[in-house]
Amino acid sequence: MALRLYNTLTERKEELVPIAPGEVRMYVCGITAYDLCHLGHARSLLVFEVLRRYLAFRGYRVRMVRNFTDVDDKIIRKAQETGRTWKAVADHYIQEFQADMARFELPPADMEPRATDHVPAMVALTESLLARGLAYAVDGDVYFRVRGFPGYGRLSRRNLDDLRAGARVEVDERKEDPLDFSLWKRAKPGEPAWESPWGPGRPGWHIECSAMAMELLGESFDLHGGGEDLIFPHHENEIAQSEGATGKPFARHWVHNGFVRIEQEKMSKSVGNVFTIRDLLGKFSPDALKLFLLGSHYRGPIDYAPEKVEEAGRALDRIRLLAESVEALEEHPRGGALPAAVGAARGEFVAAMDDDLNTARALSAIFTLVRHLNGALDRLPERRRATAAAAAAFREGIAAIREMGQVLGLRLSGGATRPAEEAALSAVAALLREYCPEQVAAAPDLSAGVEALLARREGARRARDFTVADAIRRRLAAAGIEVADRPQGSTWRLRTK
RNA sequence: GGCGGCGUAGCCAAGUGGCUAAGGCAGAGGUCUGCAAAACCUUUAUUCGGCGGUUCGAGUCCGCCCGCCGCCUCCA
Repeated sequence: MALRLYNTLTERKEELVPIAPGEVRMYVCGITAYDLCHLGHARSLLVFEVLRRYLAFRGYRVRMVRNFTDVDDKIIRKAQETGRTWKAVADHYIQEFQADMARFELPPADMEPRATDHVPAMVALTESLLARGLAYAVDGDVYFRVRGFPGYGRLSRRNLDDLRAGARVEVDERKEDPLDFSLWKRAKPGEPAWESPWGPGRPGWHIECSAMAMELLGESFDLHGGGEDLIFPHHENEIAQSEGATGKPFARHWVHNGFVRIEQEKMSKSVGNVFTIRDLLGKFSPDALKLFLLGSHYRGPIDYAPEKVEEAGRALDRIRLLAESVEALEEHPRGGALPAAVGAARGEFVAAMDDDLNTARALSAIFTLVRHLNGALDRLPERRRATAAAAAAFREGIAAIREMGQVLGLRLSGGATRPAEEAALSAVAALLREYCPEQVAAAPDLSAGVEALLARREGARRARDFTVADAIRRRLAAAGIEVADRPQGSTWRLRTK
C-alpha cells in the first residue's frame, strides 16, 4: 500500500512515487502579500500541511517550498492607495501571514522564498525561453509565445481555439496572440524595477513560481499544489515556461484543493463574503477550525457556516475529555476491561489517508476509537480504576489518537481558548458578587473563582437547597463551565468552542 | 458557448459494482445522578435528485432530464 493522490494532470488517483526514493519534493503556491489571509487560504495551507505531515508519517523526507509573491500589480496598487512603498506593503502582509500561521498553529514550510530574492533566476529563465523561440520581447516587455508550446492546455484541458473564442482578455496590440502572457513587465515611472537585458522592469507572476521551484527543488520534482483556481492560467503557464525552457518534465503530480464557499457561493472579495483567519480564530480554536475543514474531502467545495465550526468544537471536546479521563486513571489490582481496537483504528486511518488523503474517513477512524475507549472506560469501576495492563492499554489508545491527530495538524490537548476563558471569567465574577460577595477579593482568577462557587454550592447541596445549587451549576454551564457531580466531589472544566 | 465538479438521514459528510450505506452534530428512549452534565447503550436513510439502460448484482458504470456551483480575467 502506498499513498495514492489525485493528479489533476491525468485526472485520476495515482500512486505518489518520488523521483528520489525516500524523498518528496513539493512546491505549493503561497500568497500574494497585499491583504490579510482568509478562510480559503487557511484551507489550502492546512491541506498541504496535512499532506506534508502524512508523507513524513509514511517515512518520507519532505522538502516543501511555499513562496511569497512580494511584488505585483495588487501590491503596487495597495502601496499607491495607502501611501506606502510596495516593499513596506509586502513586508507588512508577510508578517501578518506569519502571525496568522502561528495563531492557526501551522509551522512554516521548509523554504519560504520571496520572489524578489530570485529575480536573476527569473531573468535567466526568460532569456532561455527567448533563445528557444518561445518568447519575444516588445518595447521592454517580454511575452511567452503560447502557440510555440505544443502541450499548452494539457493541465486545464483547454484548447487554444476555445480559449480564444471565450477570451475576455484585454486586447494588447503588441502581443502576437491574445493568450500570450507576460514573462517580464517593463517598469512604469515610480514602479519597482530590476535591471534586465530588456531594460528595467519586474517579473511576471507565473515566472516567479517556475523559477523558484526549479531553483530550489530542481528542474523536475514530485508535486506541485495550490487552490483549484490556480489551474488556469497560473499552473498551465508554469508548465509551459518550465518545460519549454528545460525540455524536461516539471512537476509530476499536480494537486489542487477545492474552494471555501459561503452559502453556496465562492468566497471572494468581489462578493464581499470574506472571512479572515484572524476573525475566525477570535471566535474558534485552531483545532475546531481545522476539524471543520478536514471533515470534508479536500478536493470538493466546503460551505462555511459558524455553526459548523461550533459543531466541530463539540466533537473535539469528546476527544479532549476522553484524554483527561485516561490521564486520571488510577491503577488498581481489580480494574477491568482492556480496550481493544487501537490497531484497527490505525489501519483504517492509514487506509483512508492513503486513498487520496481522505481526512473525513480518517477522522471517522479516530472517532470510532474514541467510542471504543469511552465504552471500555465506562465498564471500569467508578470509571477510574484500571489494572496496570488496562491503564497502559488506555494510554496507548490515547497515544494513537494523538499521533493520528498530529498528522492532521490537530493538537487535541491544552486548555480552552483565550476568548472562552475571558467570557467565563467575567461570568464567574458576576456569580461571585451574587453568591459569595465576601470571596470576590479572594478569588482573583478563574480557577479560584470557580472553586469558591463550587464550595458555596456544595454547602447548598448539603443543606438540600437544590434551587441554589442548580442555579449555580446552570449559570456556570451557560458560561462554558461544565460541572460534574461525582461520588468524590464535584469537578469542573471549561469547554472550548 | 467550451471545460470541470456536485446533488447520500433533520443538518454536515464518507462511500474504491457485491457482507447489515462510515463518522460528526442535533433529536428520542435507556443506564448513571437528588436533579443534571459527561460518558456509554439503543434508536433516527428498505435507500442514495428524477427517469431509463448495462450487469447475476449499481449510491457506485452509461444516457437523458432537473437543480446547484466553479474555471475560461486577478484569485487559495
